Amino acid sequence: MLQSKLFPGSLKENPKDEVSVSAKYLIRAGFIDKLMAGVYTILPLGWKVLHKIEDIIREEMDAIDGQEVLMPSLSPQENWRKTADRLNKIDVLFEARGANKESRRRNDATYVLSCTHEDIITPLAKKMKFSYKDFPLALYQIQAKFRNEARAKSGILRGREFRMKDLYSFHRSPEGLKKFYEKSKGAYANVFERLGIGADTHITLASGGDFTKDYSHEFQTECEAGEDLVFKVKSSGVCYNREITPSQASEFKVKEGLKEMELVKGEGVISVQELIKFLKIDIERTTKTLVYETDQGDFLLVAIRGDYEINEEKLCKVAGVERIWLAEAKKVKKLTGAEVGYIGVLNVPKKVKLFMDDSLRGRVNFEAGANKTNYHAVNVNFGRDLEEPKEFYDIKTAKEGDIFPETGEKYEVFKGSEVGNIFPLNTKFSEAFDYRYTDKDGSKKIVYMGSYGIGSTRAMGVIVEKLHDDKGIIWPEAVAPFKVHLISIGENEKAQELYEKLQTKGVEVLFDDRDMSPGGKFAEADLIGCPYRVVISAKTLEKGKIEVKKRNDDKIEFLNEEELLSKIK
RNA sequence: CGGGGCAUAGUAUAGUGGUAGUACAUACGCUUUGGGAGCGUACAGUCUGGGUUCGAUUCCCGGUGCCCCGACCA
Repeated sequence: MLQSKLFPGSLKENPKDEVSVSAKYLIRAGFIDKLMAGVYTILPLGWKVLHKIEDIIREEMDAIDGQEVLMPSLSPQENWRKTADRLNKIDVLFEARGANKESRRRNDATYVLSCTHEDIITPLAKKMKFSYKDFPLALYQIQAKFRNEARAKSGILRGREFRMKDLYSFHRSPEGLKKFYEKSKGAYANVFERLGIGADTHITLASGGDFTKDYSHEFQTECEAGEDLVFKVKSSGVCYNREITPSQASEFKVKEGLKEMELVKGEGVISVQELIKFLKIDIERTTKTLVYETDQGDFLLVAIRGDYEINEEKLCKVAGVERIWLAEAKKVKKLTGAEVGYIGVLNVPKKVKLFMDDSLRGRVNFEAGANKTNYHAVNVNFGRDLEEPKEFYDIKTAKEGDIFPETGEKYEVFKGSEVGNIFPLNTKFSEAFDYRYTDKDGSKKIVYMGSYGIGSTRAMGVIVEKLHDDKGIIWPEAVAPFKVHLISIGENEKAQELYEKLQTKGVEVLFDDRDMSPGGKFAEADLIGCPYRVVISAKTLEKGKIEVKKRNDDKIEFLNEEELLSKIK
């Protein structure tokens, strides 16, 4: 490729609105262009890289017997109603319909812009594969996905439209699913290894979300621009996504005798932050108490140390319910006799179920709401002022400094960007679409499914986040837009000749044939980040050699043409 | 969803109730060629709807969009 012909060709100003390194470099170097928040055009350089990333993904999916298909982005609402009304439950779902009167006059249907394809592929498979001989079956596609993210940010790390590989597997039994699921982990590890981010990508246990009660597995690449917090158990290497990290609170121990409990009037003092200023105590002494209502019609009184937040998903599990929500102020008052803000673990009404987080364990002289409006109790102690519960629960959102309960070691915490995610769907979607196969003995049996995603555009961003220096991107060879960036300084035929020779050999070359100062060419080559920089100038011609430098190495070599051609294949 | 900021040329920005300036980019010419070259010439701009006003890019109100922080995020 002649750089003089490359679109867009010249550099953009540094986009100062962008915060993430990947967005800055990719935009400035002309790999992507922003249309609007979370929506990007992939330009020729970027498309070359994305192709390579996706081809690597294809090879690895093919290796586990995936067959590539391409499903539509537009889909009928009907499919999304069948699966437990995902049409109304998925809060990032987009719809598409005629944009104007005339268009709607012709066809007034409303479609879904797919954010994932379980709801499309399950009926597709059901239509065609229903004998036990047909399984296992794995289908995948690489395609644009649409998600109405509350906040798109960090360039292509989190977009509203993005490309993703999604594979769906179908099995006769849980064992079959399990076997394939484990195989997919290996395929994913290969993908990230080949993309050059393998060492920093950790398989991480995460919530199955709506999909499944089991854990799902995320592939989290350690990276500052990442949006997830990952907790790693050092001794075993096991990683947890923050949302499900089992956590034991960091200890808060003070050596002091039990003090007299007293009620302190603090009108309008409600939040923990106000409370610690008002009472002049450590935040760890405070107690946050909330009342939840459950789908079973129960009320839960939930207490946690002031420096923690409640994790509602954990709470659901502990309480054995599907759904909870904060009870309305009116109901709270009726139940506890106190306004929201003054409820607490003292004088708990009989009707509520009490759940105390383990962060409350072992504290002395702590603060707690008194279930009396405008009053807070201080120097509260278990055993004297209230009964110590038989059991403390883990219902908090983990935070830095927390301890892995099983071994007592402190977690290593890092930010991660989720480049892949795999889900054991089990029978969620096959039940919804009544997808059964006929077994050997003629009986009908339910199909087991898994789904497996890799965000290819996000992966491209993450590669840049990991592999760059202050001058620009350092692409791994496997995904670099070109292997060689050939630069001619001054006009010379030799460069043109070498360009043609390399091309004939099948080496991908970006040839900077522009009339520009050497400094400018070098700076741009560093920014674009091809693995090899080859320079031909009056200086090298004099020596009868060709200058070669690797992007990730400061060493400059002078080779003759033969040496060069055998070095770069 | 809450809080904050912004919208002027292709890009980045300055400024003004009456005539909008600079840099980069682009085009042309001359010079220049090992770490973002120089000189000259040319081209090119006030997000949108309404209001106030003789007159609005500027002031006021709405809309749209963008950025940041937080919440959320299968």
